[in-house]
Amino acid sequence: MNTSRSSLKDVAARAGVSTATASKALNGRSDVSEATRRKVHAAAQDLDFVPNELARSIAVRQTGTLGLLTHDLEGRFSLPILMGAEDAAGAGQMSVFLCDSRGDAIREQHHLKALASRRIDGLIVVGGDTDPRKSLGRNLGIPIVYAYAPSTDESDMSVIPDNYQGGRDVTTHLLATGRSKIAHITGVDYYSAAQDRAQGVADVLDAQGLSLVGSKVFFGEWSEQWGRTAAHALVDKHPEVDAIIAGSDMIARGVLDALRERGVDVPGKVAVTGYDNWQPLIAGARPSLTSVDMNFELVGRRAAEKLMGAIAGTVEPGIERLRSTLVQRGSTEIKF
Amino acid sequence: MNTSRSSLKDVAARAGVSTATASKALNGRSDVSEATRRKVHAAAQDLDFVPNELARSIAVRQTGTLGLLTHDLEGRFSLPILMGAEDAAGAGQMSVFLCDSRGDAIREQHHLKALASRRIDGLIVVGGDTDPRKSLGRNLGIPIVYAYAPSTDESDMSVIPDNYQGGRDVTTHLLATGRSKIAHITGVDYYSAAQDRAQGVADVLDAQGLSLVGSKVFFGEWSEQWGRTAAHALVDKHPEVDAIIAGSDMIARGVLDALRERGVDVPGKVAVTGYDNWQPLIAGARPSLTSVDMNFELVGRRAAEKLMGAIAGTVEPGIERLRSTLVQRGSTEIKF
DNA sequence: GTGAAAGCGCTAACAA
DNA sequence: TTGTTAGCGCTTTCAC
Repeated sequence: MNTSRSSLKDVAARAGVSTATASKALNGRSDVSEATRRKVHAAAQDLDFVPNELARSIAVRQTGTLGLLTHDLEGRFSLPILMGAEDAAGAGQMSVFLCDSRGDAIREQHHLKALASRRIDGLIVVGGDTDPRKSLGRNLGIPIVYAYAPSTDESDMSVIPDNYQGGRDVTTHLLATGRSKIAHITGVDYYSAAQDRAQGVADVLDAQGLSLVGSKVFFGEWSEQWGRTAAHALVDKHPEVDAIIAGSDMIARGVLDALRERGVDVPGKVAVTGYDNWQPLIAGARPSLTSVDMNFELVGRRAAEKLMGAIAGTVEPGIERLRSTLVQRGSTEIKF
Repeated sequence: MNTSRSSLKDVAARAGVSTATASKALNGRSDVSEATRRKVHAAAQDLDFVPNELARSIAVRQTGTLGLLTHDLEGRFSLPILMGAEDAAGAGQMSVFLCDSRGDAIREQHHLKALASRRIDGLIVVGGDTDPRKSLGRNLGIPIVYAYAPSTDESDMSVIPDNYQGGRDVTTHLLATGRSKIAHITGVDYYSAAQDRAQGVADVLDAQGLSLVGSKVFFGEWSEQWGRTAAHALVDKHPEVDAIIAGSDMIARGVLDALRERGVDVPGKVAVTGYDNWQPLIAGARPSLTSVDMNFELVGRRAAEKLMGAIAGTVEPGIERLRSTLVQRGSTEIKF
């Protein structure tokens, strides 16, 4: 029935000490006798004392709060990134609060103002897509780390998944399973994520003296429909294909669909890989889909770590690319 | 280059007035001359003054901040709910911050403590699934609204989608398109969402003197795989079926898959409906999928409204069920 | 080891 | 209309 509105003064009074002593006792300072400490803690307990962080923040000029401003409409990456950030921050006793700009500049300004006036200690900005985004500059007066989408300003701190490496890994894996006639169906060509992954694929093939089936990357859109369309066209013109690297799980689902309709065995005749390792899509795939996990939690964790480092004074500018992980499943198994 | 660390005192000094007057001017109080107001605003502008909300909060004993504690792992409902809440709150100049407990009791406690010590004015609790959840009680000392999943305590305030009505609407729609041999394939039987939707379906059929094909609801799990399995079994045993109501879009996708494999025309022979209206799944469905949208943004908006009402003193206890919307697409079209 | 006093940035009476 | 004075709840010197 307590409304947790008791203050340090109340605690001090109940413990029969001054507020100064109570404060020290509660904060675990050394210069307090064991007896006093116990009395104060008991009093705090009795009164259901919840320290007022606002008052503390204003006194020490730090809030112990990180902001996470996201532009992600679906929460597909921002939630995992938030979790990772919370993990890293939780260890340092900080809290992370998320707000969503919906990719809208007005809302972004609104939230920045709200966060600034609440004196957060640092900010993580999560992009709506993988493309570099305009820097927020330094006017906020607090350190900023860009996650998922890097800042265009190289002197800012950015943490993003390594799409190039992801493209490489998936290709290397396919070669290792004995495939060599590999095609690449992916999303919109002006997305840097699509470009980077494609580059990774190309470089690995090049190194083996191989080239893509169809001699080019099939750019299109990030949809199942495109995956189906492209896959149909592909098997028509290049029946020799023995592996298809899809630029996303969504596209991969379309590819799988098309191949099943054509009676093409996966992975017997053709191996298929996705990208995102997104459970809702992965779970229902037939066969289960090999995919690349961008480790968003790790991205969030590193972003928070860098941010806390910067708050403590150590700025590490530039883009940090985090390793993605290939998750191997049925769609790329070797058949005997 | 400003670090936005100027205070009201600085502004007042620069404008040549007292802090009290500066405060009044900035807050648009009436008892300030137009000239003074302008001077103060100019000074604030010059200094890039960002008011310290912490100080304000501590003085007025209100933070203008709402917490949104979610248990949703994927962000599928919590993000839309957050957006709705932000819309409602934004109108009232409040901010909403989200934190994620990942369905973990320890984290929940941790966040509750963090939010309480930051003295948020109210809290929205978003459940991880639709089942009623244990009340947090009244010990937090601030009003709480439960969203998506209601509280078990009827004296708490809850805002949830009306699953029963959704089930009714979808059934009514199918009857209107001339279907009468309707089957229902849904998820886990102990989920109240599954139960409520099924009840809605049953009641509408009853009223028409009809009953479900197979004479029962096919409960299973929330997966594409289950949708496929169940649909296969269904057309085997009950080839007369002319409509399948799926309990989720995921299940619906499985159903569509199975029907296509069987060469059953959708919607020509059988109509299919989903539930969730979840874009990632809806977008790739063939044919496009009729589904029920639970209007999460609206849920968030109402939750925030109720919360703000409660903060202002008007508590409306009980469960408020918000209307869901049927979104009609190709999978239920009438064929001639 | 403890407490009085000042101060963090702001608002709110109440005078002037 | 404006300024003075007290706080809000906490931390932090610095004497005691």
